[in-house]
Amino acid sequence: MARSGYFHGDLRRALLDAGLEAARSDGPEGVSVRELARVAGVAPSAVYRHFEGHDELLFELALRAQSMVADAMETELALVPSGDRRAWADGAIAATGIGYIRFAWQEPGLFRLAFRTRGDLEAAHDERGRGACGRTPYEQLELALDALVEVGELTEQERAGAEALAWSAVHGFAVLTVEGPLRSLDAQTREAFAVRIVEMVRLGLAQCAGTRA
Amino acid sequence: MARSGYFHGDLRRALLDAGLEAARSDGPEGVSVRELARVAGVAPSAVYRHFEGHDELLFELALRAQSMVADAMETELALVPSGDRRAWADGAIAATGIGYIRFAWQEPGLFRLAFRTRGDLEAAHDERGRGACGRTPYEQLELALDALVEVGELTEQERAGAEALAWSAVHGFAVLTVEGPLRSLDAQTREAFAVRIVEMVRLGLAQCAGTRA
DNA sequence: CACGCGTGTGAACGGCGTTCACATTAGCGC
DNA sequence: GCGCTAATGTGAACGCCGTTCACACGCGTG
Repeated sequence: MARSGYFHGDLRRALLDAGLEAARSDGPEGVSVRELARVAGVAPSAVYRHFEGHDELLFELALRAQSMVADAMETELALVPSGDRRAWADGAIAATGIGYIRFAWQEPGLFRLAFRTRGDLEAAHDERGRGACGRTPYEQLELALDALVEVGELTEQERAGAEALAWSAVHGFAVLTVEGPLRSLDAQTREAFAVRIVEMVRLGLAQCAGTRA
Repeated sequence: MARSGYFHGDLRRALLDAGLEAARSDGPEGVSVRELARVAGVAPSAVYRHFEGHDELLFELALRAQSMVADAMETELALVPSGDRRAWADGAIAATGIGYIRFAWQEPGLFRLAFRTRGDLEAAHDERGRGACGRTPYEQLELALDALVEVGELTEQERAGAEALAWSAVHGFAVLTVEGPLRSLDAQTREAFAVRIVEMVRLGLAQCAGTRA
């Protein structure tokens, strides 16, 4: 299956690799069918043997990027001490949030690829968005919410709202700092704000439970 | 200045109007130089007599859309009873947030145009993004923060963080419901979540002050 | 060995943003 | 009123893009 002059060998993988590399430096806008073909040393039309078109190509790349996000979250998650389950849940929410945000800072191009608006955000629920940790970014947060439900801190009915709350704050902050007006914040301030964001989420979740009691 | 066969009369305005209309139905992706020229009944090259290029055209349109957001926020803001200044501040934060989110729901195309990633989000601070109410969307929120500072609920140092907090949650929720995984939420649930978002923001702001005391 | 099917090619189509030489005309000084 | 200038619109062209299609190649199977 080696490169035999005419056949490439593993063009699909080569294209995906080139795509991630392009997105890493230039964001999703930098991913074009023709450019990837050029990098892979192949005619543009060859791309269509492996992908339906530009949209599917970007979708597939977004899945890969999302799995990287999930793994970044996993890294933070692993640092949470696993003694008390209730305390772990709080720590896990903060950790997944921080992991998400940090990934956005470290790999803005890939982050924008992963959570590119208009279609790819829903890919976050796609099976194929799982990382090496075996979970999608969303499932990483759900892990923490599961713990809260388990401990009785949250009811099943409140889960959906709690999830929306957490994602909104974290994703919003990530977006604003990566490509928004908060882009020019220095690293230290940014970190401090990020901590406050996840603390706000914790308060918000507690309040979800509070309105019930 | 009427249409005289050769000259258009007010091409710039016609192009902006066509652009807003295109964005309203198809989002910012639907705004192309050639398409707007077509609608205005003019050659594509004529557009360049009035705009530097596609980017500036979209930027200018984003400013218009943002001024509409500011006015939508103003509408909600006007409903806040102006008795106690402290209570007003709380109400104002919720109102501006809700106004922002509601605009996103009512005009998803224009919302995406206004806060399109990669460049336009910073236009939110541009003078020309002011609406009929005389303020930009950001300044609408700042109005509420001003009140909090005035009442002594927030220090000047805490303001930047407080603003980031509020925008992150509100913008994040708007994005997720307009073009994200929360898109399919029914109107009632959406409203309930929106209320919880702004309540979370209120808690977050209170906590900003709380860490100081 | 032959054949089929998966894979890559090359040329082409229409659309895009953009440029440039050129045509038209409004407004202004005389 | 006349002619000049600067502003505005034209048309053709360039190079990019995504996409399609008839065709060429060669690996694996029968």
